[in-house]
Amino acid sequence: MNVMNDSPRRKELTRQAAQLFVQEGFDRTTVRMLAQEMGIKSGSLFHHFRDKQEILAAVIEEGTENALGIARAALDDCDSDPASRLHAMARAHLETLLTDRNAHVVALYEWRRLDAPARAHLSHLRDAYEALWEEVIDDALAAGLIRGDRFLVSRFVMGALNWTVRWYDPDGERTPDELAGELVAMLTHPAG
Amino acid sequence: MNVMNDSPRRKELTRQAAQLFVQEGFDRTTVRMLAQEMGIKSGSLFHHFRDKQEILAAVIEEGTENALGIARAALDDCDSDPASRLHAMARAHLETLLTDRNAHVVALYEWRRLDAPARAHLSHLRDAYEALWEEVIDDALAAGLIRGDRFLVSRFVMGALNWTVRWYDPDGERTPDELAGELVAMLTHPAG
DNA sequence: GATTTACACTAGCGCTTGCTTGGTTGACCC
DNA sequence: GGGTCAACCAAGCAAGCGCTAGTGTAAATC
Repeated sequence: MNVMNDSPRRKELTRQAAQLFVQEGFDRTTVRMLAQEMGIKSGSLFHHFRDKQEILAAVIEEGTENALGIARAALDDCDSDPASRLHAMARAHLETLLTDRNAHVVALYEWRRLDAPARAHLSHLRDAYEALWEEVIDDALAAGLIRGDRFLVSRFVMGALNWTVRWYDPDGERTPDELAGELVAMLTHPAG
Repeated sequence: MNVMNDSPRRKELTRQAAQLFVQEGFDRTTVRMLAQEMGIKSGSLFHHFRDKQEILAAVIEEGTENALGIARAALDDCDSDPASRLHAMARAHLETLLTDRNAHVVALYEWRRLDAPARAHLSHLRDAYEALWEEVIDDALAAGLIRGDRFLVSRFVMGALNWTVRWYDPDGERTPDELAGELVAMLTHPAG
């Protein structure tokens, strides 16, 4: 029972678990389904993870870390004006759906299935991601690029973006960059 | 086995089921939990519903019908200019969280758990609700009140609003009317 | 007064669930 | 060449699952 290692094998199993969690939902995914997807027997699964909950925690941890990493890189790479930063964050969010869709979707929609200890541990990661957003939105508000209440605007924007997992097809015609542009255009006002 | 009646008793049971589905999720809610919440034994439950699936369908049907009714009434009661209609729709959406939160939340987040026949039957209701939104957004676009792609704007707005179930407290300080105002202010542009 | 209906009960069947146990395999190591 | 170790397997346990069968009963209907 390798409780808390991050062997490459475990990473790969986590990736496959994410896929099933998205397809079926966490509760409907049985350990036997997971094992079959991984090409092992159900008992062997518990050599890598303490229990089913820990698999979910591993998936969500990876999804959130990935999103955080992409967002930070995007902010580092873009111009420092509020409009560019807003665009960069939106694009980064959509790009996570491209590079690691499954884990990100699980992080969004199966959060409630985490038990209390796992939730406590992972909420720091999540807070860090949301903090990035609030900072960018604060700057945009201060620059008069968008208008409204700080709290509400960030909630509305996060909602619009998180909802994209229900309809956005990353292999479709619109690139994350284009889509981010549309969102920013909708939000911002021409005469700052 | 009253397969398709809508007795007051069944209505009340449906309401209680919605509460549990929100708290625990559909898959984690057992028929025994449902029965206990309803004050009966688990076997008696199947006098009112054919199976567990039918309980979910009943909850979602009621939630969507409620949202549709409130939205239609709001459109009938408001001024006919695009801004008023947009505001009315947003307010109506938030008011459903006030009058029938549980059923509405279940309709949003447990849709995938419906089996194929139930989904086919209920998707008409859902389409009717979304059609109202698209009509209102079309008018707002035509009037130059908001800008952007028709498809994308409606998805973004629906996302922002549907996300409210995760943070909005209808008993809190902000009324649905105020919140709808903030959303419209964020979206619309002063000089049409 | 007899029959039907609506609603509830008890008891449990057949199956699946997450997880455990005890043991095997093959690669690597001093 | 004995020891270690991660990785896996076969078998199955205890609990819980959705659901059914058969029965009781009070009120409504004939």
